[in-house]
Amino acid sequence: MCISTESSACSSTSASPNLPTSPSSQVATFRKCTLCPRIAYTTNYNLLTCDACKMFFRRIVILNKSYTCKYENRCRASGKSLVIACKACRFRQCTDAGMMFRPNFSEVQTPEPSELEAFVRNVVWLDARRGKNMKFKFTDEDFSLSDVLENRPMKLVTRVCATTGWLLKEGKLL
Amino acid sequence: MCISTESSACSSTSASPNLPTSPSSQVATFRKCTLCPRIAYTTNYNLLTCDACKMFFRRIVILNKSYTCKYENRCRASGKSLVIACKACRFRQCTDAGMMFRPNFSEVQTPEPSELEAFVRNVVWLDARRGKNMKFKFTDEDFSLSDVLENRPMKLVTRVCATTGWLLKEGKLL
DNA sequence: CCTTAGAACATGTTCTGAT
DNA sequence: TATCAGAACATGTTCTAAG
Ligand SMILES: [Zn+2]
Ligand SMILES: [Zn+2]
Ligand SMILES: [Zn+2]
Ligand SMILES: [Zn+2]
Repeated sequence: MCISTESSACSSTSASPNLPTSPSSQVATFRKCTLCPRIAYTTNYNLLTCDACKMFFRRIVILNKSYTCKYENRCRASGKSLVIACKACRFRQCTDAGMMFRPNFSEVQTPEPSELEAFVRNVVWLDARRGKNMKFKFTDEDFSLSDVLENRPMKLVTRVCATTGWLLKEGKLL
Repeated sequence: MCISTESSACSSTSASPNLPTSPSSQVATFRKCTLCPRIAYTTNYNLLTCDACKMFFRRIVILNKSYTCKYENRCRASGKSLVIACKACRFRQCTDAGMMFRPNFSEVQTPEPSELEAFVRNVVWLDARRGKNMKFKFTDEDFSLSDVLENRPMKLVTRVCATTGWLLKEGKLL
């Protein structure tokens, strides 16, 4: 087998599912993800992991989500699944293994669900008002959404890509 | 085994990866997807398929995409992958098996890449103009984006959900 | 009730840019 | 050049609602 938890060099061409293949041609070197059977190309958030595990961990942190295990907090990858189905246990596996990620804007505390809803409503309302006012009256009032969008929490969908200036979809909601 | 291409009743609880499990408790009935090893619960686009194959097919049609096989148009599902990695061959497998889907708005011909770009630029420009004008002058001019968004091709990202009125993400780009 | 198209949500893979 | 966070893209799963 070509998998190694250590730094021993292994080879692979480019099997789409990032699973190890038989060493046919010497191309890229890799090791095994600390958390699942997939290939790990680099260290992610302080732990050698595959990209799937990286993104799973990242999204939960960014979106500031939390899950509760329905069982005994001992869920395992079952059947043909490569990872733990229970999000709570899968995430705990990440942190237990040493993954860590503290976004800059982490001081932004968790908005309550009601706050999030309020935020969305605010945007919708502001946009609606802008639409009305710009048709019927002249005003200097600032109708831009910057006030609301300013220091918005990462969990919201409406983030603007720093490079492209386009809206991102990671934050859901769209 | 509990898989059957016919209508014989099988059972499953709720294994996350839609793969058949051993018949433990009699709950739901299912058959095998015509195109892959997954479970098929219903007919989709005229063929008994799983939801993954359904969405794969749907998206290509909706987005009006086309792919070309880099090999001999004989690609197969390899290794641990459940489906054909080559999109061209996987899609052809769908149509060959009888899947069919002709959206209402199909008369909307394929916009050239340049047209697509132009569309995006139009929206951006219109939005920018609206932002400026509503600050400095009074006008009856319609600054809504409806003109542009009107009969827009499905392949564009900016579709509005008929029910929620929110932007959808299926169309990519956003 | 069924069936199933489509939306919504979740996850996985690849690309890009900064360092 | 190598690393890796983050964006962008692609795919898979679940939910909703119309008929
Ligand atoms: Zn992993
Ligand atoms: Zn658990
Ligand atoms: Zn299938
Ligand atoms: Zn092919």
